[in-house]
Amino acid sequence: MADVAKLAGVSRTTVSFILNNVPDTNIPDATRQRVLQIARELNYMPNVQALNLATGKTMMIALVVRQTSEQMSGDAFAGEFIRGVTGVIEAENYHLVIHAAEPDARESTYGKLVRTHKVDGLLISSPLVNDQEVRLLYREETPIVLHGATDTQDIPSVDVDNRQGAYMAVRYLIDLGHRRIGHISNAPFSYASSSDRLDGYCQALAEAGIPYDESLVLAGEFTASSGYEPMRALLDLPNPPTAVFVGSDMVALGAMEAIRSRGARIPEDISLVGFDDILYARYTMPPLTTVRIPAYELGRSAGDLMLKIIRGESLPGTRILLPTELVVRRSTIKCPA
Amino acid sequence: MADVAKLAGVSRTTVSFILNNVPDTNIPDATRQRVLQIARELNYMPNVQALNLATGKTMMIALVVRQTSEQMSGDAFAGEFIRGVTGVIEAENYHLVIHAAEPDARESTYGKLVRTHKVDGLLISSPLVNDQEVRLLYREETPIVLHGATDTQDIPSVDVDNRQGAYMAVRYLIDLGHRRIGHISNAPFSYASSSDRLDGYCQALAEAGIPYDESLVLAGEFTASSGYEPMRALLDLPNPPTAVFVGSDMVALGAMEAIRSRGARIPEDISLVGFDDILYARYTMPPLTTVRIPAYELGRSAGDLMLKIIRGESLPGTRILLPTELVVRRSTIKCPA
DNA sequence: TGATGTTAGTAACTCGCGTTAGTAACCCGC
DNA sequence: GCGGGTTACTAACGCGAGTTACTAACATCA
Repeated sequence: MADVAKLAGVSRTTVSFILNNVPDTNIPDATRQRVLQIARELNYMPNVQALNLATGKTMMIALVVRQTSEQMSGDAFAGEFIRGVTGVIEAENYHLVIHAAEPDARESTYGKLVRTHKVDGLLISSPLVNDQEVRLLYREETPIVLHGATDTQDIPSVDVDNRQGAYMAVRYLIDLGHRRIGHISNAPFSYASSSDRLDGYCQALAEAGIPYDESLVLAGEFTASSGYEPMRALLDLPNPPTAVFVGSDMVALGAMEAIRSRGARIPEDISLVGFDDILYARYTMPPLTTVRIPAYELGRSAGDLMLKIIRGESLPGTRILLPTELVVRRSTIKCPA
Repeated sequence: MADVAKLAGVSRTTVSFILNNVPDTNIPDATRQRVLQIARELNYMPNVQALNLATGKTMMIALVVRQTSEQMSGDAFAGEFIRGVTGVIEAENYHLVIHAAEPDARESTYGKLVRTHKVDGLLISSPLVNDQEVRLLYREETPIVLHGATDTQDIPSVDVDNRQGAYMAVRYLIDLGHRRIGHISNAPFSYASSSDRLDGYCQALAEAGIPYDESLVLAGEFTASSGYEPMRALLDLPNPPTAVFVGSDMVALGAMEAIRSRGARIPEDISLVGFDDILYARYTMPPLTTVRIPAYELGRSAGDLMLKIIRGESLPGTRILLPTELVVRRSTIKCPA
């Protein structure tokens, strides 16, 4: 910048004014053009570090993700979510920093990110239900957006409407005539996503006047293999279900294997609905009916909310719930009379 | 830092010396302990922006990825790769910035990242084969690591050994007695990964004295659906292959559907080998024999190489080729006599 | 006693920018 | 020809660190 100033025969201040389009500085057009021209010739690019130091902003937002890949991988969710976030924030010149939080670390590593002024805001994916650090940072007025939920209601968050998704899935099975409907969750019920989906399941049953049978409800744990045993248990029941709503496509993969291992057919003997609509769902045998999560849109919403918070436009307590979509394929069929 | 200095009754310089463990500064232990104690009490954390400005380093590395998700999604590759990179660089206090490059943009957006001192180095995933910007940045001594290859040999890069992987897969089919082996590529042959895999295919055939038959070689294009038509074309041949090596598991998914649509059986009528070992490969029917890509290790290697370059330890022209592994499942069988 | 170290620091500069307060030169009207 | 307003700038400070060059006070030795 000093170079530009020298060549243009003006002070650095003037150059700064011109390049930043500062209003109320009466600079004649001739000078302005000359400075801009020289800046272009020198291919001047501001040093963002100095800029950050002067303005106090970093133009960086961190995405804090869990180290364990089990929740992440298995589908393209993370990738799509990230694309959604970057799509929104890069348009406003922000950048995304990926930070792998170690789940077992005693002290949070991400608080440091904002306290050392490395990033302006924190996007936290699936925080622990009562993360003290998150609450503390929020009270310190750190811009935070959660993907998922905590027990502190007023922290802004973004999530998919798990209850509605599950409700739709089970409601669909009921409409097909099924009355005995099992459920294998995506994760232990201590996870919010898991218990919300269970709520949706219960709500659909209740509306149809079907009593809740706890022997039909079992927990999966993220992976395909975790769906195998629960499904076999359901099949071994004296009065097995004619349909099962599985809270995750990955878990459903294991469930399908269990059904096959018993020599039962999908959907003739048992209808199956998954959740997530992973890429592979359309290639299972038969293709899996499932609930689609809008990962890309979720990322966009999260990024958008973050920008609003940083600009001070957002109200506390904002929670954005994105609707899911039922994707009917061939793993579901009318309940045989 | 000034606060710490004031409370300790010393100058800011002294505090800086102590906190940074600067050698050859004879500071008595009493003073040292007092300053450290006060810093701890005040929970002092350095402002990294100021630090960056002073040192000229940003401690940030950008991962430049393509906007199109076709190459990324479909498997957990991106996620695993990112985990590998962050695992290595965060240990040295570096952070990862994700930058979505727009493939159609005329001028590169990532050159700016380093020219404005936003990041210290560039990790570029699957660059275009003759990206001028990359070459220019490299000549400007920007630390760059490529994932994939370009035509400029001396830019450090990391990749999986595509040729060796393909060779192993085809060699395995030959060892099973197959002589008529088809190939459907993962992508158009203008992609380096694709032509390298074709090379491996050819090499295995040549070694076994099997003549190359170009009617057996067709191109896929990333997606599952792109594998459907080529496979049908192979099946429709007057003398169809007894085995097919597909350069991508996703593409193989479409191929499997094509085989089923013709009423043929896998592996009895046709053996199939994929590439990538995506998560679903073990859940196809039958489970797919494939070539595993070590995505996490690839990320670690890339991060490691980047750190070495930044430290000035790396030699130009470094290219790290990671070996693949053949994962035998049930989609391959001995060639029926 | 005076020269020479050594100890324990500190003042002041730098990094590259934003920003505030101020000024010199010119113009206008009376 | 003098006060007041406008035009076209600039000097200087601050952001929060790292870093260099210097000093004042004391100790040691010939």
